[in-house]
Amino acid sequence: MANYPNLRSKVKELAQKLEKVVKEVNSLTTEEVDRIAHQKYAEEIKEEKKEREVLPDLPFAEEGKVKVRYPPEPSKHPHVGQMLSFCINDMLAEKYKGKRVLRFDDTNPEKVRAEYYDSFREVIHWMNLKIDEESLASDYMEVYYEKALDLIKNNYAFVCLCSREEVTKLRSEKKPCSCNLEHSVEKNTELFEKMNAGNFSAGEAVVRLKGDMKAENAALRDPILLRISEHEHAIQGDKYHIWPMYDFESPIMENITGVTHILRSIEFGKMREELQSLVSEKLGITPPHFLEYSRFKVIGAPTQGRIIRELVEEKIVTGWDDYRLVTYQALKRRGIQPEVFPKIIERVGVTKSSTSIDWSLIFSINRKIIEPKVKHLYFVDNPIKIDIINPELKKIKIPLHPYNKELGERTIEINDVLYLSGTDQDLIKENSIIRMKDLYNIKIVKKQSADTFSAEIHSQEILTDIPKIQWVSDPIEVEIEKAEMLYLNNRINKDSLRKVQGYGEKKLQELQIGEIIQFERFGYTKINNIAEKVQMNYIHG
RNA sequence: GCCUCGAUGGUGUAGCUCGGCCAAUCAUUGCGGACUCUCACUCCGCAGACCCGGGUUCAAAUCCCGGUCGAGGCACCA
Repeated sequence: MANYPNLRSKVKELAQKLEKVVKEVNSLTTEEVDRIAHQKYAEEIKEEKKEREVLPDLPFAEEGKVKVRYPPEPSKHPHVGQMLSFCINDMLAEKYKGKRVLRFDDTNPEKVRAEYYDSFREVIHWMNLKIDEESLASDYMEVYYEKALDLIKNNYAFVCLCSREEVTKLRSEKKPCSCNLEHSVEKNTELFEKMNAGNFSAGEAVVRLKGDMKAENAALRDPILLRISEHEHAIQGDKYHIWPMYDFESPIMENITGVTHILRSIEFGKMREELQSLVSEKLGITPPHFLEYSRFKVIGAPTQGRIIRELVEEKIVTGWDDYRLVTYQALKRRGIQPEVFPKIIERVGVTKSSTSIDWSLIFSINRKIIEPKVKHLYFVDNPIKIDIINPELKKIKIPLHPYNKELGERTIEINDVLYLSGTDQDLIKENSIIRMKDLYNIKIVKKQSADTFSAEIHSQEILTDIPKIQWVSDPIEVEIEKAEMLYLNNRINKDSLRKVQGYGEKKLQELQIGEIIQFERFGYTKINNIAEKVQMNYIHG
């Protein structure tokens, strides 16, 4: 109807005709309909099957000419929000066959720390994202000074000597300060040189843009461009006193590196975008195109760097790599695969409405990635001891994966004691017959104590109607650290990190540290240490 | 408080630009079934949603008005 607007006036007539046709079609069988549809409309059906586009179209984007950026501030370890953000940028660059620049926004010497630079380089490498070039914003200090001086000389900027309180007050009153009104270009130039020479201390002088004190957008009311910081910088040392603000540094860096599109989450806001565009304008450079999307949250986990840092400092979590966190270190250590992240983006999309990612989505994607390639072994927690009264001492071989034969098999020594899982205790009752998976059937004879039973080998063949459970013979001790959601109902879940003790197969000792395996009917786990005891962590079910 | 965005099943999304193809997509979750000597993987099926109130229209998830709720911003942080 939308395609044929001239028919709109004849709706009623059409409705009658349509009804007739519908009756005819309904009288056909499904097979007939399918057949006819495929004959007549093969083209259309094909078209409809096209994939939905998860990535937005970039404004003014030309294939091969797009350049995006990963702009971390090296003041903390990367977390899932930044990882997904890097991913979006990488995917969009891929879509337009463009380039990516890694740019460290390290212009706040108070926050920047050397160790975090490598942390970001590492995460990008780990995620297999491409980088065409790398730059440090703090390497361009002379450029900011030069540009600031240009602005001052063009009377677009001034040096302000007001106190922080005064600045705030006049901003809210929408009134310019006397520094703006009274300082001549010469005076501003002189003051700037003094700032540069170290004649002012922090808080005494700032460079401000002559914006618009009456602007609705408060960010435009004579914004501060540069300020003094006496902190030593992690990379640049104590060479500089004046440091640019983000809104000044960013447009300049984007211009220098030739970034065409900025994709970032909404916390930067429209106000910033307007301000940065204004700064660009005064500088005589063209601003890039902006596109924003919502922040990503993970249900039950803190996603703000600041909060994570607090939790680490207050020792509520064990560190940045605590399994309950969604930092790079934690996700990697837990066993989440790098391929998961683009798939998350494909699933949740790039939208402006607030996006909460459920752990179950992460687990589901991860499980599908690891399942075909990880070994399957048996593990029993809270073991129950079974004494076999008519033992068959032998060695048996069991495949390490139900369908991936390349993983080979393991050999298990069977003797007169088996261990079963405490979670299966309901099945272990006198006279019940249970299948030991891949081994034989046992019949429980007698309960000796709470966790010890005697049993006899009942038969060898697979019986259909009895439970089939995992077991361990010739055991090795295993300890598994298991993380649950750190936040439950907005409260810290104190019991969210537990240890599970049990027995595993000797085969574990031959495996690699870091290897992921599936303990059947228990979950996926990762090996962290092998000694007398095997230490592992639970990834997900 | 001010400003900007947003609101579709338990969760996340598609559809909204240009009203009819939407008794609403896909995924996750839950339940059932097939396969399997696992509660994994794979496959099949079922369950479950258009924030509220008005208006425009033959027809509203879609357009208009008014609410409500949520997110983000309002630094000499990025």
